[in-house]
Amino acid sequence: MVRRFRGEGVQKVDTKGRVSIPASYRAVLRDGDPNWSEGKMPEFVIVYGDRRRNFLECFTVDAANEMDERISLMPRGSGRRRALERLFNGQSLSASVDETGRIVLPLKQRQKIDIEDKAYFVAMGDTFQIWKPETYHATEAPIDALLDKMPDGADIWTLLEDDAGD
Amino acid sequence: MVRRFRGEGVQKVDTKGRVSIPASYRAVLRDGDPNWSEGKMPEFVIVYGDRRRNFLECFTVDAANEMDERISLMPRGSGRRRALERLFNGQSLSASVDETGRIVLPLKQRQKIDIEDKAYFVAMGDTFQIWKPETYHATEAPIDALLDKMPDGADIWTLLEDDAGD
DNA sequence: TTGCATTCCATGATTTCCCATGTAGTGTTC
DNA sequence: GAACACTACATGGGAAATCATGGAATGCAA
Repeated sequence: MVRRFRGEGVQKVDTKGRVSIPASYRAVLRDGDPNWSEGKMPEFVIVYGDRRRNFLECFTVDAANEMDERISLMPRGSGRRRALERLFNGQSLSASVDETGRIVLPLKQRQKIDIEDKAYFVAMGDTFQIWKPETYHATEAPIDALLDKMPDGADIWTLLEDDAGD
Repeated sequence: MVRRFRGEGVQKVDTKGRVSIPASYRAVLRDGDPNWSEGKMPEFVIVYGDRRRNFLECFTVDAANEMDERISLMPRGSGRRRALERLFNGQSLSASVDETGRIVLPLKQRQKIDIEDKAYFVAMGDTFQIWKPETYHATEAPIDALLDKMPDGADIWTLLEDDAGD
């Protein structure tokens, strides 16, 4: 079992686009990088995806390879495959963590998700996402609504049940 | 059958956020950590959840993996799944017990449940919870009320019966 | 040489690690 | 069964390492 990303929080982005990767993520990135070796710093893949997406999705090298694998199993030349190739291979870039634990987020990607000087990191299991803090918090509303709909005192894990409704 | 947590009690929290994990829980954590090996100390997952939760829920690694599994079986992109992913992956952190049997509760989590210098541990079967002692005791009132309602001398396990009311 | 990106130091704040101590128990010995 | 040695726990304190972040210096390209 591969280690999973956990936790969320803000990190500063300086004028050069440098951002610290949360320390706890770094260990996972290391484990998920087959090319990593003692003393080196891990790499990973940032997918910025289509224009509708307002966050960046980050994959460990292993997870990215797995995605490539799955895409390569799709019917060659199919529309879906082409779209995925374009999104996953084209609209992505690989990043490497430096000795101080930071990466540089190129201007283009920062503009895409409208980041100025702060980035919100959210773990999503085998990937993590980078958001503009405000954008992220806006997406919390539907979730809050869902939780508010729950009977008072109900355990949040009842959401796992099939009959819990959407 | 996996070993279960049992017992409850207070532990001190020092200024650095260090708390002793009740010794009886440690064996369960060890058994529930597939990565554990002789000489190492067990890890586990602390879920702090959304804003309305006022306690921390702790899962063994096995239990956490099982949760991840269940979440991953839910329809991708559904509201419920998104909510659970955020709660379980985002609002959580992994902790590892040190040689003296303690973990560090980061300031953020301590503040969340309003802990100062004491933490109340309560076993809940395959998970355990950490509360601010006062908060926990406040939740006991409804239980006391229920017991008070019972006929004098009635065995508490009659609560197991379906027709016991409430 | 002006602008941009990549490296290389600098520093305050945390967090981790290592060692120390007090106190229950447990069991042992005489 | 009273005094003693041992061990497991809970807890504290300080040193050392790590983290997040800023700024200067260096290299490169147009």
